[in-house]
Amino acid sequence: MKSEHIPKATIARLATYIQVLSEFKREGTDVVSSERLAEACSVNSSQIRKDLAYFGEFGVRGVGYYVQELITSIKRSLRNDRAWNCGLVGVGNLGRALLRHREFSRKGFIIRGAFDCDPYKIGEIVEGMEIVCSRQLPAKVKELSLEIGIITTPPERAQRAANYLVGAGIKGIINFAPSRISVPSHIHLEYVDFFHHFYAAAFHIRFAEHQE
Amino acid sequence: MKSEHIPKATIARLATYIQVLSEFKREGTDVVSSERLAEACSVNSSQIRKDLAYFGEFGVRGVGYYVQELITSIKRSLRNDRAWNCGLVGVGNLGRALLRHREFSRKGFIIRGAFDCDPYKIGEIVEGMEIVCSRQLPAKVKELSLEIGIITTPPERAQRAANYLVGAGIKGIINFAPSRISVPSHIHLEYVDFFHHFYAAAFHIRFAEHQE
DNA sequence: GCTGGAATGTGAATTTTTTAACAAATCACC
DNA sequence: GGTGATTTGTTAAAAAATTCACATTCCAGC
Repeated sequence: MKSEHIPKATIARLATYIQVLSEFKREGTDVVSSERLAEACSVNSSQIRKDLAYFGEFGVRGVGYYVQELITSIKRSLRNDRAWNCGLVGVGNLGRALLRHREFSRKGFIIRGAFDCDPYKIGEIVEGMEIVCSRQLPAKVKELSLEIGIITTPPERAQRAANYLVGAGIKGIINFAPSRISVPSHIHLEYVDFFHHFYAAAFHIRFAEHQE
Repeated sequence: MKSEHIPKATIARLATYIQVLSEFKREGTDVVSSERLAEACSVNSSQIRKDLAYFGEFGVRGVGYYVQELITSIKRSLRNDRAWNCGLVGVGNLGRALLRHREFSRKGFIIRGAFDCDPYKIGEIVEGMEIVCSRQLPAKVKELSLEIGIITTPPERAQRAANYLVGAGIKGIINFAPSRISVPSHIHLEYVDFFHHFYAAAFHIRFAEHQE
C-alpha cells in the first residue's frame, strides 16, 4: 500500500511491535501471526496489518511474519536502521538518569554530548562524558554531528535551551521539561510528559470506585 | 454535557491545559479565552471547549475562563484534587531520578515507598526514603496506603514487580520498563515509553530529508 | 499437482475524534 | 435599559482511525 501520512499512533505502536517481537525472538520464536502479535500487544490484528501496510508488505500469506525479518523491516521503516546522535541539555536528576540509561544506545539513540549552564556542573564527567557549557552547543553540534536535542532543564530554561539547539542547527527536539516551547516549523518537536499517565491512572481508579 | 467515556487523548490534553494555565497564572493573567489557551497549547479552540464539556461548564460566555478557577476545576475533574500515594519498584538509574524528581509531589503524586530486590540496595536512603525489600510490599502498601505502583525495574523483572504490586492490593500501575506485562482487568495499567517520541523524531527528520 | 487450512493485505463499513458553525449568554458602553 | 462585540457550550459536519470481512496467496500433506 505505502502511504503519505502516517498517524502518530501508528509510530508509537510500531515501537511496541519491535519490543514484543524482540521478546519473541529471545524466546526462540521464528514466525508469528498478526493474531498472536496483536494479543501480545493488546491491539486488534487488523490494526497491525494496517500499520505495517503503510510501509510495505512484510508477511507471507498463510504463514505469518518472520520475526527477525519483521524487526528489521520495521526498524528500517522507522529510520531506525542507523544510529542517531543526540545531545542532552540540562544535567539535573532526569538528565543524569537518561545519560546513564542503557536503553538509549541499545535502541540506536546515542547521547554524545551533555550540556548545562551551571558552572559547578561544567567539566564534571557523567557516564564517561564531560559536561560542556551550553554556549558551546553550535561548535559541538557540528563536531559531533548531533541531530536530536534532548531538553531536560527546569521548565523556565527550556525555551532558552531550545533556542540554543535550534541556533546550533539541530533537526529535532525532544522536550522532557514540563513547559511548552516554540521552535521554527522545520524543527521536529516532541513533548514527553509521563505525568498524563499518572493523571489517567488516578482518573480511572477513582472513576472505578465511584461506579461501585 | 457530562459524559460517560472520556478519550485518552482528552486526559493527556487536560494535563497540558493545567500546565499552560499555571504558566498564565504565574504571569498574572486572570482570564483566558479558549482561543488564547488553544494557541498556547497548539490545539484547536473547539477542542478545548469540547474537552472541558466532558466534565462540566467552567467558562463564562462573552468572557472566557477564570484561570485559577479553571485549574481547580480541571484538577478536580481529573481526580487530582487530592494527593496520591505511590510506591516505586526498581531503584536503578531511572527509579532514582524519579524518586528525586520534584515534579511528582508538585503534581500531587507522592512517592512514599521505594522497593528493590537487590540486597546491596536495601537499606540505602534515597531522597530521605529507605529502600525496602520488594517482598515487604504487601505490608507497606497497607501501612502507607499506596494506590499507584511505579515499575522501573529492568524489563525481565517487570512482570514479577507487577505481580508483587497486584498481590499487595495496588489499584493502578505505571510501567516504565520496556516490556509488556499482564495484570488482572481491575488494575489500571499504563505504559510509559518515551522512546516512541525518539522514533517519531527520527522518522520525521529523515522523511523531511527525503522530500528535498 | 491438487486440496484444505491458514493468514496476509486491503477495500468497505464502522466508530471515534476533531473541526466548524452558530445560538445563547455575558458585559461594556451609551 | 438597549446594543454590539465577545466568547462559551453544543449540535452538526468532516476527517481520521479502527475494525470487519473477504479475496488472494501460500504451504503441507496426500
